[in-house]
Amino acid sequence: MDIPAIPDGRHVLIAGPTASGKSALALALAEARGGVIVNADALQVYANWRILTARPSPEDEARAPHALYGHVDPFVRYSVGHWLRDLTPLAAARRLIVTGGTGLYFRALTEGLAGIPPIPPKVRAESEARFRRRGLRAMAGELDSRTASGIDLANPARVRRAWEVMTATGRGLADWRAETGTPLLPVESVHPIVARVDRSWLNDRIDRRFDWMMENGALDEVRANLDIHDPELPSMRAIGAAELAAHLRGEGSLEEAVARAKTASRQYAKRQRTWFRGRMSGWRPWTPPGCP
RNA sequence: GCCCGGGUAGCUCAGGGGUAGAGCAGUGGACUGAAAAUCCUCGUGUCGGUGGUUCGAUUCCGCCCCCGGGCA
Repeated sequence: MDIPAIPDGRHVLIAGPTASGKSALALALAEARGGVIVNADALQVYANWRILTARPSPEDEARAPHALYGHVDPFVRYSVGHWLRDLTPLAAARRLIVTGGTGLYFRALTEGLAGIPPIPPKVRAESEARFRRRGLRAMAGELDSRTASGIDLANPARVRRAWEVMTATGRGLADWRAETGTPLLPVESVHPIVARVDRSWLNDRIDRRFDWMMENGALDEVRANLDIHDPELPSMRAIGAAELAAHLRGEGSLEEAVARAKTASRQYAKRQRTWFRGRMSGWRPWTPPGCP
């Protein structure tokens, strides 16, 4: 593979949709130019998934230093904040090759994250109950106008988050965001790369990669996680987990489960493309080998 | 061969004399602590073919073709 020239000492950011081959680029860069490969994928952080999330193999990890892969217990409700805090000390020591597909993580890294304290579990539970009893509109109505005009009021995840911040801290989400500090790695200070891929080329790779996962123990991995009954846990959102678990519980054939997981992956890749197109247009485009 | 039931959007199907609509899939988009999440937008397709009835047929009638099931 052609290894892009990168300015000495600069951190490298590699964003790309799932299955685009960005990990191979990261590995090649790390071997040729040095640096730690740092995960920027929300699901690859969990210890219980390796095959299903296409985490780097032990062989890959032996070729170059890796960080923030599989370091989180599946019962932990990990989030961008945790990730940014985990990454921060690494940036001082050596060149980072931050690689992944979670747009939000890259945004927090390059644009900063508001310093909102963690929401107590009690408030989360309250928000859950209120959402069920009174509904979305009622909760949206309780937000301060500045916050309300800045978020998607049709989106329960957004409204509930804003409500939780308001309830837990007594301040509106918009206020907190207005005070967002300087980012750890502004885009201008790094070498940002974004994978640009042909849609059908990627869809085909997604299918083949899932088949590969099935041949390499994905089902066993899901079976080993069946006792984690909480589908609300972020770690349980790995694509394929719910689908394969349903089959293991006797709901539907394996074929159906695989087909649904592949579809979910394609939909995920589409969302990633939208994010990258819209917010990483200034990043250096990279076309994976073999991609038209 | 006969009898029933079907043939409508990529798929599953609803509808019905004034040229058609849902779910899924797909598209485009949003997204500062669930982000592999969450949410918003977008529906013309010889209504199997062909003749007929009618001002008008995808809708009714005849014939033909195809797919199920049943009887021979």
